[in-house]
Amino acid sequence: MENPPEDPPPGWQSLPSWLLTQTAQHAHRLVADGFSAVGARGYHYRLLATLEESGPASQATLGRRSGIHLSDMVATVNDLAERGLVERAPDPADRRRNVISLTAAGRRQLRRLEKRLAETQEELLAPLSPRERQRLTELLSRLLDHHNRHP
Amino acid sequence: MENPPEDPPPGWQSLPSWLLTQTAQHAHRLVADGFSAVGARGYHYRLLATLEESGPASQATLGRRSGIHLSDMVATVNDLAERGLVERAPDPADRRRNVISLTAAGRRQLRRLEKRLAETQEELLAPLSPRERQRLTELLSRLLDHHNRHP
DNA sequence: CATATGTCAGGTGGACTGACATAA
DNA sequence: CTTATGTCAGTCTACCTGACATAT
Repeated sequence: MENPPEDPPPGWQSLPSWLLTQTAQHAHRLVADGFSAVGARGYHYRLLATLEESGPASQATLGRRSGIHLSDMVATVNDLAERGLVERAPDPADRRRNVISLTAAGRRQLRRLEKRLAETQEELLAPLSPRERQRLTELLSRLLDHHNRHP
Repeated sequence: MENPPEDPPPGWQSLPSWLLTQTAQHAHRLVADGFSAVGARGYHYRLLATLEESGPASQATLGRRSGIHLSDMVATVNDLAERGLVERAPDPADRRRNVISLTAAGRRQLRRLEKRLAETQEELLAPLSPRERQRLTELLSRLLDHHNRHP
């Protein structure tokens, strides 16, 4: 009984990598829709949140903290600065650097984005019970942790 | 005791939507690396697999079955046809249609891609036990199902 | 007429690469 | 001389929009 009925090949639709990327695509769409309703994109939120979380810093430092590439940081800071959500000031101690800081308007926008984001989590996880949500979160955290550690 | 110590906001790094999209990004990178080692991309695999699974069909039908957009189907079929992995023949019964079918070389390429893909699943799920992998798969399936049904 | 099919041009968001000037 | 920073231009995959000619 070691070769039972013959395991049929899984079919790409049920592979974990497929389930993961497809579900993530739904998640991404939901998040992006929520953000765009307030005129923002993912990078905008990540930068604002990073700024509030760990304070003003140079673009390079913020890039490291938020996981946004240096080259994309430029455009992101431009976007937010144009709308007065963030301030770009030269660093007197190091003339290469810009010190980016959050404005009051930026903080207000961040509150709006957080609200949207919270609603999105609900929508995303709707079919799961609290217990299941917690299990999913735990499993994903373990996976993410592993792959961030082993590059 | 209704407002206990004050739940601090979760922090974007631990939101399910973040965990999901980030993990999916790792998965996507692993899959893409595996495919590109054989000179293919995601669309190539999906089209080849769909063709084997449900036989020759028009581009529109294949697009519906594989989830590849009509506009992207054109380029995908071009790519695969140039390398002789797929054949494009006019449909005598409906002169608008091309009937796409898998060649022997295409089937061989599909076998290679499936092999890569299987290795990738292992790499992706490395830190999880068989039991945990099954639970993750089940939770993701439920989520995907729900969001595919409620568009 | 309306619909279905294939094609092409283009845009998006997010991640990334390479080059470069400037400053430390 | 080497490194760090900011900027700019451009690539890539997957997804999507719109236009259009042709055929049903």
